[in-house]
Amino acid sequence: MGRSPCCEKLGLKRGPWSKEEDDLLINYIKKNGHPNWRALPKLAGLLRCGKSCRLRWTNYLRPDIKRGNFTHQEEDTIIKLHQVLGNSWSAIAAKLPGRTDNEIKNIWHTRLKKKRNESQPQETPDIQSEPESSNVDIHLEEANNSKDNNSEISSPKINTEIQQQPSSSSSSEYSCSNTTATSSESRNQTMSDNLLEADDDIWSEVVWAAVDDNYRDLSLMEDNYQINSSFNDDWFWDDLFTRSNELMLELPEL
DNA sequence: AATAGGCCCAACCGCGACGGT
DNA sequence: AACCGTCGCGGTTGGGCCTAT
Repeated sequence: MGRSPCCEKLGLKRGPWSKEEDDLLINYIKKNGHPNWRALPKLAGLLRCGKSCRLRWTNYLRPDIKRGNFTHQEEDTIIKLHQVLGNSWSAIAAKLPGRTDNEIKNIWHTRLKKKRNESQPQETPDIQSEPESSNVDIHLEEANNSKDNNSEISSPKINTEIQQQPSSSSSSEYSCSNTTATSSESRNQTMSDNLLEADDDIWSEVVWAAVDDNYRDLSLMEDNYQINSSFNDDWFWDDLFTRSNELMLELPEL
């Protein structure tokens, strides 16, 4: 038994917004901001739930939203970011000023997923699908999206499962692939196969550069240090993603 | 002209995270 | 520590529009 929908209360309106409702919401937020979405509709004179107001504002009414079709450049950027970040739409949106996560999610499901699959036939399975074999299993759990992290790509938390140890410090010497997470982990992202597929583009370079850096660091450790165990440690992957995200943030706007 | 099917996108749902008490 | 309220996120839905037949 799930919780009841937030708008189920009698008298609260649902569905498409009217021009009058939009105006009420815009005017109220312009004057007062939105310190409390829950209380906002009542104060603004709207017969909506706070959640509905927040969605309408963040996905449609916000003044910094860029309307109109996505450019080819934007589409390519989304595809590349998706290879790295998976379904973290908010993180992808953070790299595309003026675009909302909802918009990006929509365009991904309607156009880009198909486009991506057409350009990489059979070679790059859908991010949700199970690969054939793996040397390193990476489970990207819930991205660490935090409230104070609006403009940055968050660091996903990672669990790892090592099956083969790399034989040298070169990234080409070790391979990794992903496995599908369990059913309760529908939001998990996997990336390694896709990164390998995208080996020639800048995004994979960014991540593999971070892998190399981490691996170099590890190589300098004591002789008897077991590299395998460090791959199994969360800190290794956390640091890897911190580094890759930092590098991405340093790139010029695409 | 009618209609079936696909596409598109705004909006809703449910869950987890987080902060306050 | 436990509970509660709020927020933000990703997944999903529903209806309007477009296109092919």
